Amino acid sequence: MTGDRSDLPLVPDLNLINQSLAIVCGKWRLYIILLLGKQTLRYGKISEMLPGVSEKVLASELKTLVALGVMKRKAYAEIPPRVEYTLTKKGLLILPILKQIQEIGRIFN
Amino acid sequence: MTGDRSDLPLVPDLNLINQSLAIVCGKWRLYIILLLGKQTLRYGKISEMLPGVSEKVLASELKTLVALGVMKRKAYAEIPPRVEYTLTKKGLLILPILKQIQEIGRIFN
DNA sequence: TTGTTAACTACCCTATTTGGTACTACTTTT
DNA sequence: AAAAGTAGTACCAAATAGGGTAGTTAACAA
Repeated sequence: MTGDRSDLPLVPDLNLINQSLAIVCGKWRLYIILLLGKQTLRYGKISEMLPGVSEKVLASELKTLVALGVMKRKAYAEIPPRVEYTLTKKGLLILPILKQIQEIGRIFN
Repeated sequence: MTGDRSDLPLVPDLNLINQSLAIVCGKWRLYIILLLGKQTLRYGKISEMLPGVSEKVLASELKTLVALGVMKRKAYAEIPPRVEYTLTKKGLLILPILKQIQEIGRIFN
């Protein structure tokens, strides 16, 4: 869902909506965000809770979500490695909004 | 964003959220819905207002949105053809929810 | 007869997203 | 000396999304 569309007739606030969707759209985004909404989790645990994601995809999604500021990564200097992922304050604010997004689904049921 | 994930640990209401996103995610979906939110439009007019979409993609997006029940298609038996697209009642209900979705974008600004 | 017009479809191609899996690094355990 | 344990990365492949454009149709105008 990429590409430059900045020259389109301006529909007010379209950019904000697109930013929102850029955060939650993606096959696994929602799952990851919702899982972390309940607790801090280690990489391996997330992987376990989402049978079906490949390691490669999970790692890259986590990296993206951290870059977006949705979650933070805390690595402990241990062997074997231990890394914990937690929603940021901003990330936590997404949760109630997801409730609103549900409404669209409800309409079309 | 497809693929079977029905065997995942149940996060309540995940399915509804996914249904919602299935409606609004996509490079042009939002534009089309917002444009039709203001007025009924003919195919050619939508195409004109969205420089950048290919006919192929626009046609297929419209078809999908009609199938989803977001908008309806009215074809007149004329030559050359005339076809009008209008949001359904359900489709109209999406608009206020988009306002909520904006909030996520606002958080990450 | 030829050209126009509008809303597509058919066909093919590129780009982006997602998936699979072997490999790495470094300690502790066997 | 070999194996286990964790969080990845590298590299390649498959699937899905999106793009480009010629062709189709039927009536009417020139």
